[in-house]
Amino acid sequence: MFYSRLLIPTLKEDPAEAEAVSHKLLLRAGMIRKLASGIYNYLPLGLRVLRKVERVVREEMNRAGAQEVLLPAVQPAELWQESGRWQIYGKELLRFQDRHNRDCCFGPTHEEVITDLVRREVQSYRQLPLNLYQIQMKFRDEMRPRFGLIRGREFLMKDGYSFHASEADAEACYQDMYTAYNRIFQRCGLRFKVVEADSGPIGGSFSHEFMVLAETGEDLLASCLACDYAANLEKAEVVVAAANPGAEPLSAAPEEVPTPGVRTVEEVAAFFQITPRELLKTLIYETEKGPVAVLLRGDHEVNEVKVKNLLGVTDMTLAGAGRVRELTNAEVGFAGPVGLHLPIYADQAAAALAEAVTGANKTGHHLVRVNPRRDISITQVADLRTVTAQDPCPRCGTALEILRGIEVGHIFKLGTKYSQALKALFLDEAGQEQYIFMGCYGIGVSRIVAAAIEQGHDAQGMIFPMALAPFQVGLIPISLNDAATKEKALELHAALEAAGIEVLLDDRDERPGVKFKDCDLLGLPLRVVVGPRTLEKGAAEVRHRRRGEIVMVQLEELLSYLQENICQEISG
RNA sequence: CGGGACGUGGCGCAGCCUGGUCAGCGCGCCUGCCUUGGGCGCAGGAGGUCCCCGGUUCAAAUCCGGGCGUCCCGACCA
Repeated sequence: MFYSRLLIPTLKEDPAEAEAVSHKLLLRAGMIRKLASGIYNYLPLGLRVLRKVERVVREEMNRAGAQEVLLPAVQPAELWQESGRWQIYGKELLRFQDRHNRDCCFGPTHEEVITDLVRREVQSYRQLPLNLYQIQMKFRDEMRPRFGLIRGREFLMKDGYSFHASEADAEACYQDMYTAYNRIFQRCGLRFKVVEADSGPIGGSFSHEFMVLAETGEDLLASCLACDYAANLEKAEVVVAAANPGAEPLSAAPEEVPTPGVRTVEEVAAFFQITPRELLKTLIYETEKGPVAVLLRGDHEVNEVKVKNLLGVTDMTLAGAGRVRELTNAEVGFAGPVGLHLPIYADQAAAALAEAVTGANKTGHHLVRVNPRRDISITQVADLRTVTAQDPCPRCGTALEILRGIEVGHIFKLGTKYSQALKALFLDEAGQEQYIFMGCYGIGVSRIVAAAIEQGHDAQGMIFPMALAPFQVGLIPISLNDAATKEKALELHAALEAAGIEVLLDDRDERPGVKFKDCDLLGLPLRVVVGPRTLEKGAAEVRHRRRGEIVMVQLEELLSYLQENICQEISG
């Protein structure tokens, strides 16, 4: 391909709107342009990278026995009403009406559509299992799109759904997808971690996320330094040494102390000259099942996902100041569990305190010497807090580290949630009607492009792995005014293309420096330079983008040298 | 959705506080010459409703009000 024929509008300076490295570089390399917040144009080079990712995904999905389909982007509201998600999905679901005023949405995901398709076409266990996937643009009206392709509103996703006659078969498929996903991300050259994920109200322990490790990652994960335990921070368990029912009181009954204006954990700790871990904080939540109180030690952070799962609720928000006043008779900052007429859920560490300071449910007052076991009517004690790097690994007891990751894949055992909602049934061998078991498997294709750049870049620009690079080789003639150089460059270009190598010949009338800079920026793995200096020796100069290593290669050997390097990198 | 910032030729920015002397700089772009191994050099040139609407004023990029857009932080820690 000739550089001059492609639209590659590279930028010398960082665009003001970009913060994340991948976002800056994608814009600078002329791979994407923003149309609106979270909505991007893919220019030729960006599209090439996207297609590379797609190719890897397709190959591995097909290898694993999945079949590709293409479902509609626009979906009728009826299906979503049938599954109940029309009500619960919220503002992320982009809704609109067609000319007949029928409610529609732009698909953020396709469980409804695929389940509808399968319920119409599958009647017998003989037609199962089925594993269908598509690669398609999704739209989620994110409350805050950010970091370019990392969290866009419109994005390319591979979503797959499997259908099974038995739970065991669904689990086997889950394992196959687990394996396929590992292959996909390895082939994309990513450093990633597979973590246990929260499976939400659907239940079951079968959910894993594939996280690309990067500072810009929006997700936090806990990873064991010794064993292979890793979990999303939302999911990561806190273990206590022994089941501790709560310490015996050390001293006399609670006592009320005036604490005017002392509200936050820090202020209370400072006021009483104690550490936050001797405090009990009381969080009041509104849920669809009514208000509840959550008790935590002052130095711990609540894990709302754990609370939601324990309560079996989907909606849960912190109560506002007015509501806190109604429920506790005190201003925010003075809520406490003693005598509080709400269901009280205590984190295990909070419940185990011997003596704590807590709000008195009276503005300007706190209680001291509160013993949870004695003084509080606790509804239930559970693991309700977020792990920290100070906690031990729940599997092996070694230390945990907290890492940041970009979620690029998520596999999920759905069970019969959607088959029940949409009545997707089949007849088993005994002629009995049964709900189809399902699994779903997602990959953020466009997000992988950004994630790969987050992991592969230097001060000069992107560094793509061979499998994702827009071109495998950048061919730079030092000067096109030199007849011999030009002739040799064209000849090499033709020879490489004929050999199936993806080569970008920089035929622009630019100074060499410009071409070098752009070639580095684009992250092409191999750069071949020809010029009077190299031709004198009957050679070309080859530079490896990642290693920075430069070698002179004789022209006769160039083709095989490149082929060897490309093959090695793609497979290795 | 809450908080903050920003909006000036294609891109990056200055000017705004202290209204007029203001539409400017760098990059990019066009023409010519020169140059050709890391974003050359010289000369000439094109290109802007200063986000939009309204107001104040003799006068608004600049002050005021409203809107729109974009980015950042947060959206649990009482």
